[in-house]
Amino acid sequence: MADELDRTDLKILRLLQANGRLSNADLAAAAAVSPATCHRRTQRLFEEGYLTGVRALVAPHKVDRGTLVMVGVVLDRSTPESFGAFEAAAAKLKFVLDCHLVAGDFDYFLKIRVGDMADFNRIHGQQLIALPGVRQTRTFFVMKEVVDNAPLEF
Amino acid sequence: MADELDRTDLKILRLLQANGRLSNADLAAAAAVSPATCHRRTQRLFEEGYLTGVRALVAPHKVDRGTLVMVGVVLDRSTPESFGAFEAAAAKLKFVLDCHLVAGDFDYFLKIRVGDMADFNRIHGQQLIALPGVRQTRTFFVMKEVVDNAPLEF
DNA sequence: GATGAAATCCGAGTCAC
DNA sequence: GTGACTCGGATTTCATC
Repeated sequence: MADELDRTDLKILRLLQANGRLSNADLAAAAAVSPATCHRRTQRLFEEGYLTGVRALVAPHKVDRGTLVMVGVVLDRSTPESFGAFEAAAAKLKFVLDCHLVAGDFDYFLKIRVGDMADFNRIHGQQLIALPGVRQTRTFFVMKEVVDNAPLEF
Repeated sequence: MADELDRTDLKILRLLQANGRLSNADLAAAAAVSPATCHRRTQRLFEEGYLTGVRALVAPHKVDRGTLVMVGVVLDRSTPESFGAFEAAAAKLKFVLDCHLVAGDFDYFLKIRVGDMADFNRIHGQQLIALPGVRQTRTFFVMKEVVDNAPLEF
C-alpha cells in the first residue's frame, strides 16, 4: 500500500469516482492542473491499477431488478475442493452481485438482485440450493435499501 | 416497470455499464445506430432515470481499503423512530458501503470497507456499537472476495 | 416522432519546450 | 510540468421518411 499518490492523484481519483463522465478538460480544472498533465496522470492511474474501470450505473428497478436479497450459505464440508466448486458455480450466476467467503456462522454471503420475491423463490429452489456442497441457506430479504453501493471514501 | 426500452436502448445500457468511457462514436457503432441517434438515446436514458450516473472504479486495496467486513445489526426496539435514528446515523458513516433493512435474524446488514482488522476493531468499538439503538452486532470478516459488486445483468 | 447526413465546434491526445 | 497544434469526436441543425 506504498502510497505514491500525491494530492492531485487523490483528487483525480475522487472526482472520477464521483463522475466518470467528466471530460479531461473539466477534470483538469477541478484538480487545478493543466489538461495535458491531467491526461497523463489519469492514464497512469489506469495503467497502475488504481482505477480498474468506469461503469455507468443502471437503476435496478427500471430494468426489473428491484428486489435485493442477502443470502447466508453453509457448506457441507470445509475442504478446499468444496469451496472451489461452490465459488466457481456461484460466480457464474447472473443474479449474484456479491459472493464473499466469510468467517463466522456462515461460509458465504451472497448479495442477489432479482425482479420480485416470486422470482427469488424460483431461483432459490432451482439454483441456489443446487449449488455444489450447499448444506443450508438463510435468506434475508431487503425491505429497505438505506445505502447501496456507496462510493469508496479514502 | 413499463418497459419503453427497445433493443437499442438495452444495448446502450449494457455497453455503458460495461464501459462508461465508451465514446459516443464507438457506442453508436456497437449499438448499430448513427452517432446522432445514439447521443439522443443516451441522453434520454439519463433524463428518464435509467442511468443514474457514471462512476470510475477505484481499486480498494490501492487506497488502503482492502479489508471488507459484513456486519449484522440488531436494534433494541422495533419502532419507526428507532429505525429512523439508526439509518440516519449509519448513512453518515464514510466506511459504510451498504446499509440494508432486512427481514430475518437481524434488523440491518452493513457492508463496510476499512484498511485492516485493527482499523475495523477501532471502528466497531467506537462507532458501530455506538450507533443509536444498537443492541447487538455480529461481524463477518470477509476472507476472500469471490465476486464484488458485479455489474447488473438484465 | 424518430432517423441519419452534414456542418460546426470543442476537447483529446501528442508534440516540442 | 506547460503551452500549442492537429485531428477526431461530440453536439446541433436540418431534411427526410
